[in-house]
Amino acid sequence: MKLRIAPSPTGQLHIGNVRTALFNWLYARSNGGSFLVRIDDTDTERSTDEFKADIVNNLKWLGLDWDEGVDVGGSQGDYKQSSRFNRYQEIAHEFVESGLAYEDDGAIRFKVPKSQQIQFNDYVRGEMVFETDSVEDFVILRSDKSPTYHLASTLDDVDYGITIIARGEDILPSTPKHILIMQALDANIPDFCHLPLLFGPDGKKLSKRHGDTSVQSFRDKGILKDAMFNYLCLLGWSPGEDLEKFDRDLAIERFDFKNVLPHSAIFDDKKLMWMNGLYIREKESNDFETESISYIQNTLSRDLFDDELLRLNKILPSVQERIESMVDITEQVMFLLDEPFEVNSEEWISVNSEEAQQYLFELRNELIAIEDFTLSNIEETMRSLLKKLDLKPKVGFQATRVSVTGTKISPPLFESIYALGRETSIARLAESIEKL
RNA sequence: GGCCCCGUCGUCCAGAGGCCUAGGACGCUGGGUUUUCAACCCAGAAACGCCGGUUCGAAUCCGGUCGGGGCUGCCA
Repeated sequence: MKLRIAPSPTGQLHIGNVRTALFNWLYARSNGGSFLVRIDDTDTERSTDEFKADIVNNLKWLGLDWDEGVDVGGSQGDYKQSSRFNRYQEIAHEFVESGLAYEDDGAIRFKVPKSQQIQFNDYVRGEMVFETDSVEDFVILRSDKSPTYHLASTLDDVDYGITIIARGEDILPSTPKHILIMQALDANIPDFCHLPLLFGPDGKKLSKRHGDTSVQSFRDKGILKDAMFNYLCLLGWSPGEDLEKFDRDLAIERFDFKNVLPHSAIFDDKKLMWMNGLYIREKESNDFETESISYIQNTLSRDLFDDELLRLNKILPSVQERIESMVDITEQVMFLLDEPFEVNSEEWISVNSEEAQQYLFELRNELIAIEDFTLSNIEETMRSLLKKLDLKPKVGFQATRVSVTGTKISPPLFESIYALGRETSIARLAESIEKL
């Protein structure tokens, strides 16, 4: 059993392609089959090495691996169609010689027989029947001698010994053409599986007009690979038992093309985000810290200093509980990085008051006086000061929050102060005192 | 237009003739917790497109209809 995917390097790997790749991979891994990745670059105008690299890179990022093909090698050369033009031309001319195809305006067209039926079994759609009368003669070799998709892809599948072709439903109407070519080649006809498409929120095939749907863009947005993997599985398939969160092994164990739903699914990035949050929260705190630092450095375009790392180390556990995406980290911890600090003046006005001023003033003195600047001492101090002045938590705490973190929205207050350290906290309080 | 595919809450998924006064999840609304934002907990609104048929019985089978989508290129 051998499956494949054949992306075209005419753009970045997008979410629809990678879902097809994922299902192929799952089926192969689940049935002991092998998985091949080839590059369909007959469109030499639009194909680039950068896109090819993006595809390979992002497939790997998701955790998909393949046994044969581009990047890993195998017995069939470099697995790029651009390297096989001779082979396609040879076959096209053989077809002409045997009367199966004919020249037309410099191109070569495959002659579709009349009044025949093409039948095949599709794993998700069942028995399919097409009338050849509804299929036009189609070009297999362009006038510039380059092959079209129909010839190149079909010949590759035959030459590489693919036994199951699972691809997007958009090529279901082309399948009769491919079977005709296979018959002309006297090849074994593989099994077919036409997977439903992924749609945008408007219910149309996912494409550029839905914004950037590349896998890379989701990585850039801070989506974790396990969350992406898990979410993608859920689009058109389910492991049963209303199970939504599961790992690779479970997916491999239960996956089958036969229970992939036949209808298209709309890609919902809200649910992806929610699931991403789940995966962030379940990360080992060390892994989370490492990954966070890399995202922060990326956003800041600089390395972090040692004392910044120390401060981060104290706040990250709280941050891990409240973000949905890794890129949200930077703004959460910005107040304790060595970056320009500024209090949001509008928010300051909304929390400032005479009572708040009094609280801030006394808090500053008490923080100076604390013997051990520990989390519990900070909390203890702040709470008892609240009692002493007979203030509501909201009055004292929110003013402190804005003063120290610059905004009303921040990680937990005591942790924030603890992470920021005594000196800076006191300095920031001083700044706010008597500030209109 | 022609050929083809598809049709359960707004969205994703469960449901393979009686377990369905249709279940789970995201999102949404309300509540709880709470020093903010989240997270977390509880509750709620929300769907079998429609019409026929088969059957004692249909979300599940059949036909039609309507609706959505794909293809219709010397793109893939």
